[in-house]
Amino acid sequence: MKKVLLIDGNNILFRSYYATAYTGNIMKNSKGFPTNALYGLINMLNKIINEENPEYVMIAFDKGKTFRHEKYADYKGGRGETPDELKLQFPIAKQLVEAMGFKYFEIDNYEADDIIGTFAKAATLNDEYNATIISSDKDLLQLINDEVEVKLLKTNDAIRMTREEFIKTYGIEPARMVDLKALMGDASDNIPGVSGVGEKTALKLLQEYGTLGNLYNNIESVSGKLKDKLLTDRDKAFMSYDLATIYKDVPIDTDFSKIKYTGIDTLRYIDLLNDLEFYSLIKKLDIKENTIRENVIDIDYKIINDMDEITLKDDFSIYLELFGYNYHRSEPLGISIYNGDVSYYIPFEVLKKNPTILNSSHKKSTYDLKKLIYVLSKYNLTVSNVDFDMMVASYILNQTVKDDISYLMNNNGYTIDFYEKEFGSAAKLTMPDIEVIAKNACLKAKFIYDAKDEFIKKLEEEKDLNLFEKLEMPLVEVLADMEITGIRVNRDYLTKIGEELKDRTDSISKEIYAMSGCEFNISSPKQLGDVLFDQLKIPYPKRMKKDGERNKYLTSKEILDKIRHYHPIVDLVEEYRMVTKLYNTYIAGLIDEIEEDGKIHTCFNQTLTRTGRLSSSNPNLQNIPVRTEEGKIIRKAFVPEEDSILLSSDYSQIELRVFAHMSNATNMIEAFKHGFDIHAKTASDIFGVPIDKVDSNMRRQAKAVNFGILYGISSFGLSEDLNIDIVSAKKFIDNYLDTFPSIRDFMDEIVENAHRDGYVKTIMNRKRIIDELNNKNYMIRQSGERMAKNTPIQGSAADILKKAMIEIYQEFKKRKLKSKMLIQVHDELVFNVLKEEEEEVEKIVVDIMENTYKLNVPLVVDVNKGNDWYEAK
DNA sequence: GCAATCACG
DNA sequence: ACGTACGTGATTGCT
Repeated sequence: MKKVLLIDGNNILFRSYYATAYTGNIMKNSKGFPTNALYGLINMLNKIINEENPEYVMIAFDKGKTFRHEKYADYKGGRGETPDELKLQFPIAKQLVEAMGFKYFEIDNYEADDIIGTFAKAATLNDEYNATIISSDKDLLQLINDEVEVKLLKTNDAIRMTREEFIKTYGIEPARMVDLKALMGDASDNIPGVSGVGEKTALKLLQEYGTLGNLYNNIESVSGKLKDKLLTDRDKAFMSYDLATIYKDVPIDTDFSKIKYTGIDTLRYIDLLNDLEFYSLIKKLDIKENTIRENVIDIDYKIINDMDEITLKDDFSIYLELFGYNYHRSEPLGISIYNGDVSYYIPFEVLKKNPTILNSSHKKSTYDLKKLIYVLSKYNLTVSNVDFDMMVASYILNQTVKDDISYLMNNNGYTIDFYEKEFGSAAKLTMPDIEVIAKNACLKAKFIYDAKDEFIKKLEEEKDLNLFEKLEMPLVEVLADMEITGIRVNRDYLTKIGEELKDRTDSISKEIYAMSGCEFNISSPKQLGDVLFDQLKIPYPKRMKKDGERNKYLTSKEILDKIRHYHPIVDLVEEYRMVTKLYNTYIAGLIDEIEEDGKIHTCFNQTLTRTGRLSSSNPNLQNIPVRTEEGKIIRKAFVPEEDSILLSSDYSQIELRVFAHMSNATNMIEAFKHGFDIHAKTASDIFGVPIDKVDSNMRRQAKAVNFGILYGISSFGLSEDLNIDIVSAKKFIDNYLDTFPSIRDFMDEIVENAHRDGYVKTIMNRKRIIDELNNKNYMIRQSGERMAKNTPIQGSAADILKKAMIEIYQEFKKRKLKSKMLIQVHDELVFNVLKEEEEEVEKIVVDIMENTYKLNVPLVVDVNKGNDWYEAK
């Protein structure tokens, strides 16, 4: 017996679309083409193939208005128009299923159901074949018989409906499904049925009379009102019967040999996936070796064994290939270069013997210059005259930048394996053949070289060339230097603190187990929630999460704080959380990252955040504890070099100052100019009291509003923060905005411009495109407006600190100072300062930070110094 | 691989 | 009626 799959293509596309579309945030590729339904379709088809392993597959789609509409104008009348974002995906879906090796059918004036019905009938009549229908549409159940089953798709799984199963569930033959609908109707297709008859009554009638026809033939034996109802709607019932009947004689060739599943057409499939930008799916494919494509960008390259083989006359691009994902720890394999004419792959061993090319006078371009500088530095090598980093350029042009250049290439006309495909996942790296490495590396160099001009042109068009050349490019070298320098860490101190924390963890755990009467994993929010709220019966202070969610209870600090007075266990849990957090993240985590030189070398990510800030990882040195004393002691582990101290310089209120400047808020500007306590001054203004009558509570509230303003305040957010009701919070905000009308105007204008332009920008013309502003979902649009309000502030502050960093770095260099910039934490810089340079460095740092960018308020910098980061804070 | 939690500005 | 302040990264538990 051969199995035929009959797949309801329409149904799967609709389901996939609505499965994610309700958020209003529909998945699209970078060209704005919606792709969510297609992604669901592919996953569903792959799943079906895995589960069913079919030999014959047919996929059916609707086409045109059906004959049912002619009979009954209101057929499917209750349904809204298919959204454009779904309609667009249908043609691609058909290309996709073909590329995946399936035959599909669409016949004018017939629905997918009818095509499936026709094939199901053919399978019924043919002894050699059995059919399995795949859909979530229960209408198709009427096609079930001994040769035809339906795999009924549910949200997470599927039910296999055979004839036996159907009868067990409904108590009637599958074919009587039609009679059932004739009586009860179907709201979703706007089939009327008999009014007043629902599923229960209809099933009872059919169990008694068998069919619709037989029921009406014996209508006299039905009693009472039901009989009247049936008689009144007799015509409707029979029309409904017609509408609900799936047509089984669509003029179509049902020769099963013609729907044999042929397997995937790899090249065509990959092309489609590339257009859709479904890279994760491409990565999963097993690409056969002999899939040769036409029109691929190819390259002639040469693997170099001796640097004397190279003579370069022109500017060139350079790409460094590593073996591994973390450039701080991975081995270099070699570099590729391309100059518009020839391309070379130079194994790193060869380069090391004669690296002069790296410091030639030629202008060079690359992708991820910081990586290049860092890796070379490990071999005491340098590179100079690099004026173009494509990774930085694409970041400024609002691309989502990946470490792997292949993503960018595949979006720009190239076809190249992703790093993960070429070298394997981080878990199991494999070394490809040198020819493969060389060729791909040379293609990467070619791409950088060839696309450079276009990137520069785009930067010019966006008026971002200055941001690129004067800010982000010079910053690369600064950050590279900070990463290379690293910060000294006292490992013994961390180990000592770690042991204390471990002991505390053990004793806290014991106490918690004793109190709760059972041993459980305190780190599991699920288990903790059960213990606190079910076992110990502590009342849950918030609305419960909906059923079906993974966790019934939230156990965040916010919740725990509200219930601490119910049971002493709560304080212990909070202490447990704090202690394990400190140990896991800041003791064990940091010790793991100490390199052989006794230092931590974090990675500063320059092309990641949407606002222009940096981020730090492996480890993150931008979130070392400071707010609590118990956490802050971690900072004692960060220490200076010999004969040095640590110096920390941080901007006072930089974001509020930037905000005062941009919004031209007079009161705020004056307050900053006079050096007032800004939150106290704000309190004085909004409460209408003299500044010396502002108490700590008024100041606290004013501070919360000031911060709220930076984030795109909402009354709910403020009420949560201040623990007041939403109405008071709203009054608060209104009063604030009435007191400072220019702030309201400024906020309104930002949002208005953002809606008009689709982006917002910082003082240095860094742009952030905010797609959320066009979203159909109100919440997402609101969130877009908050981004619009916050990004110019956060981003401008980031611009200013970046500019200061560059100038400080260059000034140190100019004066041949040995002191070094080590860390940046958004508004703070940390330096290792030689004792004999202390005075000079402090002056340079403060002077540059305060004066690098002229706002209409002063920028103020505070300096702290000490023998570790704890003292210098 | 994602959700929950918590560390920072 | 909805569900809610901006930007990050690391760890753990669980599917």
